[in-house]
Amino acid sequence: MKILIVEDEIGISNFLSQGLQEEGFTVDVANQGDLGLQKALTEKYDLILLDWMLPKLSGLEICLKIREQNKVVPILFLTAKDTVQETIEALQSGANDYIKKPFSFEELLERIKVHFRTATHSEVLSLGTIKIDLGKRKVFQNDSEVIFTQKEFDLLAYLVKNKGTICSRNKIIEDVWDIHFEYDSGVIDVFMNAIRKKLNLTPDVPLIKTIRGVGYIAEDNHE
Amino acid sequence: MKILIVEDEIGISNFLSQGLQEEGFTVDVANQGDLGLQKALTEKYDLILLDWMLPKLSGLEICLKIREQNKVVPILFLTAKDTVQETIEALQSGANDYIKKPFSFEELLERIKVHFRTATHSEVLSLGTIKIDLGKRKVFQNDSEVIFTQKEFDLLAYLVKNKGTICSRNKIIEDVWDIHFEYDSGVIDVFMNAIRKKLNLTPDVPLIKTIRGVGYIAEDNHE
DNA sequence: GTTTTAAAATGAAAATTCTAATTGTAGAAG
DNA sequence: CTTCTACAATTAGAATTTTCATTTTAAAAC
Repeated sequence: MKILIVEDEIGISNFLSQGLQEEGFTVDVANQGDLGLQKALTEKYDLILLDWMLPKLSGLEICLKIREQNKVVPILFLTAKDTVQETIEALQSGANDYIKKPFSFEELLERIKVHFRTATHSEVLSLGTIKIDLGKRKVFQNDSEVIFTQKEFDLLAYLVKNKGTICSRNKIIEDVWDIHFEYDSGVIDVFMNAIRKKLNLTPDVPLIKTIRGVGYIAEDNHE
Repeated sequence: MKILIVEDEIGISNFLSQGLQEEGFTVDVANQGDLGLQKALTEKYDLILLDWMLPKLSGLEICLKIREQNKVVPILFLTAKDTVQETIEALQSGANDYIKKPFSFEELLERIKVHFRTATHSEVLSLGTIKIDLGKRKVFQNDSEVIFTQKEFDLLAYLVKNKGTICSRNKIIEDVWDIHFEYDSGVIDVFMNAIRKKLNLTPDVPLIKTIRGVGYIAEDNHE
């Protein structure tokens, strides 16, 4: 993961650079706006941290120029506090996010990680002949797509991510529905029914088994 | 945060104990089942890690006895690999989760943290005269409740959590809707409309302002 | 100041998700 | 082996969420 920092205050850029490197990122620093723009356009980065106040070429201008070139790299602005108008301009110019100075390193790191969680989603899981594309959120059976709704997809993906381990109703409600208190309704059953129907899973094709009194489990081959 | 480990193998319990302490938890260890049960019933823990195979009193029996006493403390089982039947019994006996041996410490820690994220949710936010109870997921205005649906609540809570900072449409779609690709539809507008209606927010009561071309912002007093 | 344009607010219909009632089934108890 | 009981499957209907078309509003261009 490669990050570009465009920041003229050496103290700050050193601090950020060091901290991010310790977290395992590859870091590149530009202490001047024009230099930063050049790097942004020629090299490939996974994220750009852009200071708002830069001597030669302002962060806003850099951001606009990058977007003109149709670059989609995520840009995160570092802006001075209380400049509401500026942050508006920043976001309008195509920035993905902004963080107010002064910020803690922890805060920044959290924001950065969120942006990466996003990108890392493209994985394809499988269950028997079924393929589940987490990035595109699509399900395929024998290479033809089966249309799933949001929640149906979430539930199926969850079971297959935990292939081979039993998923209790409690865990499912917590992890898929994000409900963190005692809760009991037929939702899970209803969606399970829908999923099995769409995938033609009869008891003879037990890719998703019911564990009576507990929950469900997804398994490739019956044991 | 206080964790009880019930595990007869000293090597494992030491390893876990030390690791968890380094993570900032208070840890108590019982090397025998009966001792573990006694501690579980007399002391107050935030989580119990229970080994399945214990010499005197098995983990299953301990779990059942704890639940008999109506204790609701989360119980996480450590079970040997491939004992499907056992994990079923465990979950049926009232365990909240289980993890297969051998497991990495990271894995265990992740699971533990999930259980705690749950409990730490009870916070009350405010925006002007509006109160938002994150734990109960309820909204109050002048001490009388205003009924919100799931998504309405999520969106309002998100804006208020970020009170004072602009939330771009992109960020909202990512963080509230969990959609991590380019997406554009009127959903946000529709929900914003619903929220403002329910809270009688007219342009004269600008607790939630529209930032044209960018998104929205929640603010206590207009500046 | 008027016109033009683009974005936001609104309303209504379509789709999804959830609730709740009914039917079916596996395991326990007799 | 039969009956009973509790849980799961299924279904239909209600509520929520989303899409889409229309109206309104704000900012930009003239």
